[in-house]
Amino acid sequence: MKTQFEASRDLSVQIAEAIRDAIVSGDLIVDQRLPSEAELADQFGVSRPTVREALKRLAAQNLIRTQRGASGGAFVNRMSFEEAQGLQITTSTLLLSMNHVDFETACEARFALERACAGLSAARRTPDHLATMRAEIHRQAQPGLTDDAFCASDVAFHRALVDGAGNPVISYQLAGAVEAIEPLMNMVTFTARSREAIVALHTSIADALEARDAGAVDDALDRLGRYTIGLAHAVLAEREKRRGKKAL
Amino acid sequence: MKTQFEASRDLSVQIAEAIRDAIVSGDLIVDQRLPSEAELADQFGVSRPTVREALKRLAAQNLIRTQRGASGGAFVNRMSFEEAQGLQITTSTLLLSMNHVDFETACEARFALERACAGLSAARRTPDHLATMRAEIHRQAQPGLTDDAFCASDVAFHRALVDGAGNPVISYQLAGAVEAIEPLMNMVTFTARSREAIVALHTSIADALEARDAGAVDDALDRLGRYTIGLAHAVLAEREKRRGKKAL
DNA sequence: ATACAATTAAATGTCTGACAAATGAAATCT
DNA sequence: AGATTTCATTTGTCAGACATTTAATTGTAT
Repeated sequence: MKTQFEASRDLSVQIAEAIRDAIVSGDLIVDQRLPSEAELADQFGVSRPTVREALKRLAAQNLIRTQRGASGGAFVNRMSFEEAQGLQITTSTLLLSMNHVDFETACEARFALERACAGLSAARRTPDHLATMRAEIHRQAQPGLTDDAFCASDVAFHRALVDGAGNPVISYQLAGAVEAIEPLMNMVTFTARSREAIVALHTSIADALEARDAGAVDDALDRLGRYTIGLAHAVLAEREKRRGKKAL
Repeated sequence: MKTQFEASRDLSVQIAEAIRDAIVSGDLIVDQRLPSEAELADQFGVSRPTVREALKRLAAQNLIRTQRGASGGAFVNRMSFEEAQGLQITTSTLLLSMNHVDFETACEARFALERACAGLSAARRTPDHLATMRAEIHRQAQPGLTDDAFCASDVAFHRALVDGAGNPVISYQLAGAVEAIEPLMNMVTFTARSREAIVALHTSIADALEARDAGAVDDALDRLGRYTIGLAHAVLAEREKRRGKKAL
């Protein structure tokens, strides 16, 4: 049966959507093999390049994977949490960088969401999570660290905190919020004193988590959030002042 | 200059990554036009179909848009919050459905994250947000509503709550958590009594939000979360019991 | 000179046909 | 029986062509 298409949109888009719908609706199940490109071209009444463009669209969303050779083809991909997180992080990063989201908004979002899992993380964190956090704190306290490395370690610390909630859905959802802020934070230079303050707050968080004291975790996160935003404000104000001087 | 490629991965993947990196790094800025497909094919030393497959991959991620005709071409897309939300929601929905994430985990994540913006929403919600929530509550109280429509209204209610926080990053991040759970909730049939309870809790939330009482919002959300999970448990247990009977 | 219509050029969208490369399975040889 | 070769299938890539869309250009009439 040849399906009737509207002429409005591109064929490859329509075909991609048709296949995507089949996957979402469960018509095509995980690991099931799609018809070969030639067969699909036949079924949809288009040429193979058009089918291929549709398949590439789906592959870009990790909906299918392809394999060459005999008994190869396109297979419905089980979307793993890792893959979904990867997609989410790149999307979030681009979204923030392209829309000039200010540091305060992103930071507020990040800490609000992280506080959401303070209680769960206090209840469920394993020694593993604690160890990761302590290790990152230790790294952050080292003097020779570049700002980039400091931010990366900060992200690792917060991811351990989030993962401590033991809920993969939360980890997945927050990965974007936690990671996407890193490029923004990289614009801030951390003085020795501000690093010290952050390390102290991180230690408070780890301590509270170790004691399974949800309230203390929440409190420390709140303080860290406000401190970070204040820090960014100060840095920006300083930069502004210098620019003013330079203009004179 | 012809770039040297590793032979390991597909050319279209490598080209897509090269262009994506150029966008992420700011080498290509928003609304900038990419070279034409023929030029790109020349630059990368591949054929036009290969370039096209690469571009389709980027288009699938909303990184570029294409326009036909003279002075057309591929343009770097400003990723809007709406588009990013759309991507996030489809990814989240698929992730949950493909990994058999149980209702309790998804529900826990949803309510934990929503409670994260209770305080902000109490402080910043506009009359508009309140009106939306009241309207949805009113709809939910109507007797003839299908379960699907009830769930959809539930989603709309919670999105208004989240949007009330007035932070686009939070709205974007939580869209996935709020929307992706709808298909899972659609598996639950809501009795008249459970609907009544949910409507009552929604009313509590709206009232607390109107009074700008963050604590009351948090409390009501907590109760709603626990009630919803309990409801799902009861429904599943009932279903299990019936299946046992049927087997006899 | 201006408003409107026809032409043109450039770009993406699509098709056809072909070959290359990978890969699993069957056939063949030792 | 085991190793090797051949083969068929499928995706990856290429080349060239035509169709379609769209903006700019040109031409024409008022």
